[in-house]
Amino acid sequence: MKQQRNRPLNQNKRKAILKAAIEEFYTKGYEGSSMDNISKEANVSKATVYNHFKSKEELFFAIAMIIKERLKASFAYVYNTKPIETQLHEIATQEMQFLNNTENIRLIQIITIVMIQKNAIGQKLREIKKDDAMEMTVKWFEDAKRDGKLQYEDTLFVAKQFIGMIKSFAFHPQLYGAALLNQEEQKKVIEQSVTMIIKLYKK
Amino acid sequence: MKQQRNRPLNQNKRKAILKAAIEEFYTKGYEGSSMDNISKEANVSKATVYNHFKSKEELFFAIAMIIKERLKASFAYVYNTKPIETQLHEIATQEMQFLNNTENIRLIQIITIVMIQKNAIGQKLREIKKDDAMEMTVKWFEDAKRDGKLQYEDTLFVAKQFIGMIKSFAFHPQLYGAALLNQEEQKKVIEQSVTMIIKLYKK
Amino acid sequence: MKQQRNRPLNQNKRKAILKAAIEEFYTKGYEGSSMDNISKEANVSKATVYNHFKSKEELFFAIAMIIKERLKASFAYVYNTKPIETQLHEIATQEMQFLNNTENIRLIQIITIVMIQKNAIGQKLREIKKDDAMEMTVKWFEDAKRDGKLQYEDTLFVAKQFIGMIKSFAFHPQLYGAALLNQEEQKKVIEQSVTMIIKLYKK
Amino acid sequence: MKQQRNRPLNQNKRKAILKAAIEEFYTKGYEGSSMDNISKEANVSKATVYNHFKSKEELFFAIAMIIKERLKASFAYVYNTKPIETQLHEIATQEMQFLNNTENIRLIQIITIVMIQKNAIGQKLREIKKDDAMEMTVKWFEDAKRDGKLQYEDTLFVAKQFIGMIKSFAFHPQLYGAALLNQEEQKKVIEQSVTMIIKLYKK
DNA sequence: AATGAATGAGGATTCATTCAT
DNA sequence: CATGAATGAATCCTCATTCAT
Repeated sequence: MKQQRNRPLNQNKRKAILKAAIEEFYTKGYEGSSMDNISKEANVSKATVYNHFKSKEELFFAIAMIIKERLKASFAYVYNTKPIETQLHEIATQEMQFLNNTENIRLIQIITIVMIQKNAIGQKLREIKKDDAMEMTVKWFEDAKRDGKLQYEDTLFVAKQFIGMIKSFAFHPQLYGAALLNQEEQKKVIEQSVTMIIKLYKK
Repeated sequence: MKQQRNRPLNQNKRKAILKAAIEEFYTKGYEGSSMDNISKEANVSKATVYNHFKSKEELFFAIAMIIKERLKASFAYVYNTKPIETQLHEIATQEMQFLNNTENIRLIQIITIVMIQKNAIGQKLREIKKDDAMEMTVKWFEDAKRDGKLQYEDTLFVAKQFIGMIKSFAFHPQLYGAALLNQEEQKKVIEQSVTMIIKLYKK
Repeated sequence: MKQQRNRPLNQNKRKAILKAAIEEFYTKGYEGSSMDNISKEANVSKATVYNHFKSKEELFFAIAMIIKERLKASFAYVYNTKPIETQLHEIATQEMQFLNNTENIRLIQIITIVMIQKNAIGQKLREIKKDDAMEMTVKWFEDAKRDGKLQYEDTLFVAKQFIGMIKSFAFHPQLYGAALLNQEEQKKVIEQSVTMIIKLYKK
Repeated sequence: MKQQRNRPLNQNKRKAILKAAIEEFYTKGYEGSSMDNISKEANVSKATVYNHFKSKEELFFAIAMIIKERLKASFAYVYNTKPIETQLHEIATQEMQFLNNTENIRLIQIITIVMIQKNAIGQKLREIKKDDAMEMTVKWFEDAKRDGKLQYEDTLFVAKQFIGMIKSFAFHPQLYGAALLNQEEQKKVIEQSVTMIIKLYKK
């Protein structure tokens, strides 16, 4: 009588579990979270949680995968024929949009805590997340150099410098709990990042 | 055979406990660590740990205080009469020296994990560590501006840009497990950081 | 071999836990008892005990409630038309029956130990057990007075005197470990208690 | 330098320890009390406590002995030539004075908690306190009977009835936390107790 | 006689996971 | 597919007692 006995519950429950797990992991971290709380919060029996995710670790990795995909998408930008300033601006804006989203930050905080850890699960997570993220951006800077629009020896360094500046303002402080940037602040960071690259490396 | 039975052990034991705790927190994070393991690792009885630190939290904060002091010192630099490039170089070098130390990084990883967390202890830690760190650097940039050597509207922004660049290469990747920079890499990051400020803001 | 693995065990386990807890609390008092021993004695895992009673305190209060109900019942007697001696005799007998029961005495010993204590749990228990017990008896003496059969100013005093005499012989010594009264002794106490009231207060 | 190195501290410390122990046992019971707290409360080192009392149990028994002596004294009354009512009144008054003392009640509460317990220490305590207390009173009632002033078969029963009535009002409720009786209440209980004996058993 | 650091054993409680229904 | 009772292991912490000074 407790609960309907049909099939289609499945996906709702799964979502409820993920939602509850994100909330729990966010507030308490991986180790501090309990499957008991998660199942209670999701209004689902503990066994149901285990039916969907065969362990706490797997539940955690399911969440890690979500953010991995979003992260990757946030860096996708293909070199094109627009003016170099415009392109840099678009790259920065795209990245900024990703970072200026509470849930994204929250998910990253969750996995960061575990990634920093030096135990088995942290190791596993670090391997999975091996920065394919930056790859796209590096590729863009290579293309820009090859195209004769920007000039530098160490492409990777410059790519990191560009992304690093954005993150310095829009990600790292937020990781430690700072507020998201407002429109104006975002705009300034984007513009200054572009300016920096242009002034330092434009041919 | 366990241990001598005389009185003056006190400080040795305390050190052993701190050492073991750092190791344990480093590998497993705060929540994942156990006082049991720490005491075993320190070759000390559990109760002795509690004699020195009256709770797990207090033991953790003892470690946090150590790094807080080191951090603060790393940013201490007073504006002076040397050429502006030289001063920037010295600031960057000082910061780099702090970051290029395994134990420092390790301690920062330990507290970062907790700081990101949204629970009571994370909150407490965030309050304690309120960035007095950057203050010194901001002060320097203010002085440089007042001295007419550098030019910008938003001093805080520029200070963050400078420190942010160093951290982008020498701290944030390391937080996630990247290797420390070698001599050459350090040198490059320092120089490029200085160059960036000079090219963008020198009068 | 531990125990069947089916579902409907629930009530059996609960009973086993309560039984074991009564035994443990009886021999060692609340503070001296351990959930470990209780679970072992009940042939149940420690966590199972916690599934049924969410803390040691709650387990204790579950037992306290049992005796509270029995106590209340033991004092229930409504004034009626029988001769006053008969009614007093019946009240005394009912009370005596309650007190002449090993398990009742044992349960009362358990809660007495805690009730005497001046800590939080003792306080809580004292509040819960606020003597509604005597109320019924006081009511009876009021009715007897109103009916013109007995005569006194201070009804509460007389009620306490009556019950007090029974307890003096059949409860307080037993609290400190004395043997239960035998049939003859019980009879004597009942009769003398009735006689006392009759001789002192009958109109 | 901590503390003087002379002898005469001894007795002060012993008293301080006993005082602290009474307070601790009173609020938390025997099991709930800790030698640590006692030594802290007494402003004395733990080892000093052990120098005076070789175990927690012995410290407890030292307190039990104090009350045992007081109890015994409270029942000391020798049959004499005063009118029987006067003597009963004096016995009751003497007992009442003993019971109407906060510290006495407190000490009795402390040992009662342990006496009720069915473990080794409770057993030991019960043996020690074997009611020599009542003996004096029984003796008095025997003398009164032999003297032809009072009449009954079962002397012990009557003695218990008399003392029981006093305790019903002035001791048992207080054991469970009720307030001490005020002057008027005490007087009433004494008088009614005497009256009861006189009306029931005076020749 | 007095100290307090040190200890081993044990305290209440929570956890991830399993299993019979 | 869903349940929640049951578990053994582990967690943080406290205790009575000892011992070298």
